[in-house]
Amino acid sequence: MAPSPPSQSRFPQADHDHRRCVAEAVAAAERLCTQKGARLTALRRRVLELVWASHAPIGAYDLLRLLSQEHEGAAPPTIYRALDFLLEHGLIHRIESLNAFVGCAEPAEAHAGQFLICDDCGTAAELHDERINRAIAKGAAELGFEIERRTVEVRGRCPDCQTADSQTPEEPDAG
Amino acid sequence: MAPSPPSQSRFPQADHDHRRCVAEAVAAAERLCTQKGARLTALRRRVLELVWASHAPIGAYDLLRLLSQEHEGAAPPTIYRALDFLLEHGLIHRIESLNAFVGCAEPAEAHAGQFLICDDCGTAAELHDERINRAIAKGAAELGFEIERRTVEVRGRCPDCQTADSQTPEEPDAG
DNA sequence: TTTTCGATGTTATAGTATATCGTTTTCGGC
DNA sequence: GCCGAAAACGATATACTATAACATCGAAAA
Repeated sequence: MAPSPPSQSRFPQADHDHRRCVAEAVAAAERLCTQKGARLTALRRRVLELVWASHAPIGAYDLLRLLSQEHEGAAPPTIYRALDFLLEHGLIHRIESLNAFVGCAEPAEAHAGQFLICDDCGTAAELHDERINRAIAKGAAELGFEIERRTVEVRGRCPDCQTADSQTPEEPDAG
Repeated sequence: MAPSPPSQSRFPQADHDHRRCVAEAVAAAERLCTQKGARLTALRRRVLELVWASHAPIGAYDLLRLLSQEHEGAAPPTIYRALDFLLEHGLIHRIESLNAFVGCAEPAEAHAGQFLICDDCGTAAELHDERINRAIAKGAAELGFEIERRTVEVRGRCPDCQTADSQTPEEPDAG
């Protein structure tokens, strides 16, 4: 069992073009929804953009504040309904341990994501590591448990923040 | 790496003596706290009993309702402070995906529990499966991520409820 | 066109968690 | 035993997260 390469699941590079990565995610979502006959309305698309625009998982009420700036009358149900739609179609994930939401890195693929969440900068890297899934499947099978959904959320420090800390004592920044 | 036996981590048997299992858990907590110099006050002990008294993970406000029946003036902070103490000393776990708490089956042992949670009856089985931990450790190491805490919560159906369903269409019952 | 149904608007409320400050209790040192 | 510091607890208020319920609007099917 040689260690497989990290593949596309990783922490975002500090210098990457985030506007472009948002645009690509939204475009991918459009394609998926068209293909499935799901209605990615203007409101839902905008919420998806806002989720992606935040590098770190973002809370429903933070999204609401952002949406309210441009969408008069936005209320909690406005956001939650959009989030429900996006979750249902695998376009975002919910991070249980943060009560927050993050764009799904591979919406076309298997959707039970695993997350590495940095407690310093707040960013979350999504994995789809089959070794973890297999280990969980074995543990469950030994107890006769039938799996429906998995939640794997690992907290700690991303490579960048480990480096940063060894240079300067910094404070958290969820930019 | 032979599959390790399920050991003591499993779903509670329907016929087990639950009063006794609560008593044992509390006694173990007493011993641990004495040993560590932690103050398991009457209030904290009572909250621990209430957590254990529920087979399924139980929410803070449900605990508050129970505690209020015998403890005038109990308020949210009363419960949350007790829960914080119990969490801090590894006597209970928080189930992130349920916003609920459950007694730790092995408070003296390693602390990152893994849970199999039945969506039908609500019970949670705690695992300490090293294969899962190793798989997560590998996935994290490959991205240079430094692990601090793990959350592994698997939802599905326990053996009893699989059996029950094949006999009669039942409805959820969280006891 | 009409019907229907999904999406959204709007108001209210439920559920979860913490801030703050004052009082009481506990514990170590004298 | 008394005192001072620290921990625990009481009490009130408030923040944060999520859903219920019902009205209205608009797009797609009949």
